[in-house]
Amino acid sequence: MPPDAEPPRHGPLEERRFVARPLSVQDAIRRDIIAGVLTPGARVTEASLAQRYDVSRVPVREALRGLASEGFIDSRPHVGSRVAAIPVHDADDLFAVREALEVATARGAARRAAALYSGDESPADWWRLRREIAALLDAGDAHVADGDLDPLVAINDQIHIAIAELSGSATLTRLLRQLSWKIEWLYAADVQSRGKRLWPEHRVLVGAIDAGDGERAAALMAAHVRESRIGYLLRHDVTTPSADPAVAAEVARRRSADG
Amino acid sequence: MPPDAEPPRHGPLEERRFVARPLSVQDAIRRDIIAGVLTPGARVTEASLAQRYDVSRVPVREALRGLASEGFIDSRPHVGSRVAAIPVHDADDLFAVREALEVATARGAARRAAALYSGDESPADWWRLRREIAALLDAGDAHVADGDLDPLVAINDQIHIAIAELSGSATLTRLLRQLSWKIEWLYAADVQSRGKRLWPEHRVLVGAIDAGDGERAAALMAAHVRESRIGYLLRHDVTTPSADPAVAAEVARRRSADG
DNA sequence: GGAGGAACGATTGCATACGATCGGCGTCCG
DNA sequence: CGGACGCCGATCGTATGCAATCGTTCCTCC
Repeated sequence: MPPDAEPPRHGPLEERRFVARPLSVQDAIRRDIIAGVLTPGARVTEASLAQRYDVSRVPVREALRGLASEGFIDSRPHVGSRVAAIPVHDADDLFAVREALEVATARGAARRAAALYSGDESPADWWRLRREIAALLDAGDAHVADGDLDPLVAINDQIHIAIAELSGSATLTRLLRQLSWKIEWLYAADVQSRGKRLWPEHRVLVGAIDAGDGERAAALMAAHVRESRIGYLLRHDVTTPSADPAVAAEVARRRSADG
Repeated sequence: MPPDAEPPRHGPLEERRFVARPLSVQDAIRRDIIAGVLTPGARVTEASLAQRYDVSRVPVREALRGLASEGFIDSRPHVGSRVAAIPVHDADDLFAVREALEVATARGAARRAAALYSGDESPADWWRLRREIAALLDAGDAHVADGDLDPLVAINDQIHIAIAELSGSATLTRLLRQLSWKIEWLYAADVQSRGKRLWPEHRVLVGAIDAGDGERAAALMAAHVRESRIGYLLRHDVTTPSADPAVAAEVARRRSADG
C-alpha cells in the first residue's frame, strides 16, 4: 500500500492532528537549544526571541513557559529567562530511566500487535505508524550505506518514539519524548554519536514487535538501550562510570580491553 | 530552628523562586482535573475557564498549553480542548517507570548525602529539603496516629518529590512530578488509597539516604514502589495483572491467599 | 430526496497596549 | 565612611481587540 494514499483523503484534519504541525515557536527554540545555537546560560528575553523568530511576544511567552516545564529554560518572574544547563551529571540516570521507559513501550507495542492479529482490537493508526517505522528503517539503511551517519541519531529517536506511539500509551510516549530531547542534547553538546553498530538491532526489535512477542521485544529493547548507555559512558570518561553495577562493570571491562 | 524565621528576611525573592508560587492557573486547573471536578471528556474552552478562574484568556491559554504537554488536556487547533482520558490501561507501565525513576533518585540522594559528609560538596538547599522531609514525616505520623489517612497520599507524593530534589537531578525530579500527578489521578479516579501499611517504610528509606548508603536506598525504594504497584493492582482487578512477571506472580499469590 | 457548496457562528491564534513587580543605582543620613 | 531608603529602567503579567481557521447548517441544484 503506498503511504500517500490516505492523507489527502481526510485532508488537513488528520494531518495537523498528528504529524506535521507547522513547527511551533516552542519547537523552533528547543531545536536551537539542542543544536547549540542558544548556549546554556544565555539570557533570552521575550522581546529578543520575539524579534528573532518574527512573532509577537505572546507565542514566545507560551513557548518559554512550555520549555521551562520541559527543563530547557530557567525562568524567574520579572527578572528574565536563561537557557538551562545541560544535565551532564544526570546522564547515567537518564539512560536508566530510558531503559525502563523503552522496555515498557516495546513490550506494549508487541502486546498490541498480538491483540491486533487475534482480532481483539482494531487500532486506526497502527498501520500508519508501522509504515512510518518501515520508512525510517529504510532511510536509516540508506544513510548507513552512504556512510552518512549524522542523520542516524535523529532517525533513531524517531523510530523509538514511533514504537512508543505503537504501544498506545500517550503518557509513556510523552515522557520518552522529553527524555529523548535531553539525551539528544547530551549527545549534541559533546561529541557526535556513532550509532552504526547499534543500527541493525532496530530491525530485529521491530520483528519481535510484529511477531507479538512481548518478552522478546522487551529484552531486545533493554539490551539496545543498555548498549547505547555503555557507549555514551565509554565516550565520556566520568569519575563514577554508572550507578548500575552491571553497566559499570561492563564499561570498566571494555575500557581495559580497548586500552 | 523555626521554619518561619528566614522567609521574611529575603522576602518574596527566594520564596517565589522555589516553594510557594501563588498557585498558578495551570496548577488550579490540574488540581481540579485530578480531583475530578473537571471530568475526562469535558469540553473546556478558553473563555469558560477564564470566567471560572476569574482571569483573562491569556493565562488560561498558557495553562492549557502546559496541561496539554503534560497530558491532562487534549487540544486541537482552532477547535477546542477537552479533558483527557485517565490513563487507566497504562497504570502498570506507569508504576514500572516510576520504580526506575525513584530508584535513581533515592540512589542519587544517598550518594549526595555521602558526598556532603565527606566534604566534597556543599549544597545550599540540602538542609532545607532535609528539614522539609522531616516535617512531612512528622505530619504523616500525626495523621496515622489520628486515623486520618486521606492526606497521606498527598504527603507521600511530597516526600518522594523532595527526595528527588535531594538527588539534585532537575530532570528526574520533573519527570517524577509528572508521573506522580498521573498516578495520583489514577488513585483519585477510582478508589481512595490506603497507604497506612507502607507509611513506616519512609523513615527507613530516609535513614538509608542520610547514611549515604546508595545501594540500600535504591533497594528500599524499589521495594517500596513495588509494594505500591502491587497494592494498586490488587485493588483494581485487571485482566493482565502486570507486565513484570515477578509483580504479576506476587499479585496472583496474594489474590489467592486473601480469597 | 440526496449531494455539493457557500455562508455563518464559534473558537482559537496573534498583535498591541497597559499595569505591576523586581533589581540596580544614586543619594542621603547616621 | 558604611548602610539604608527611594527612584528608575527593565521585564514580566494581564487585558482587550482583531484576524484566521474549523465545524456546522442551510440552501440550492440535480
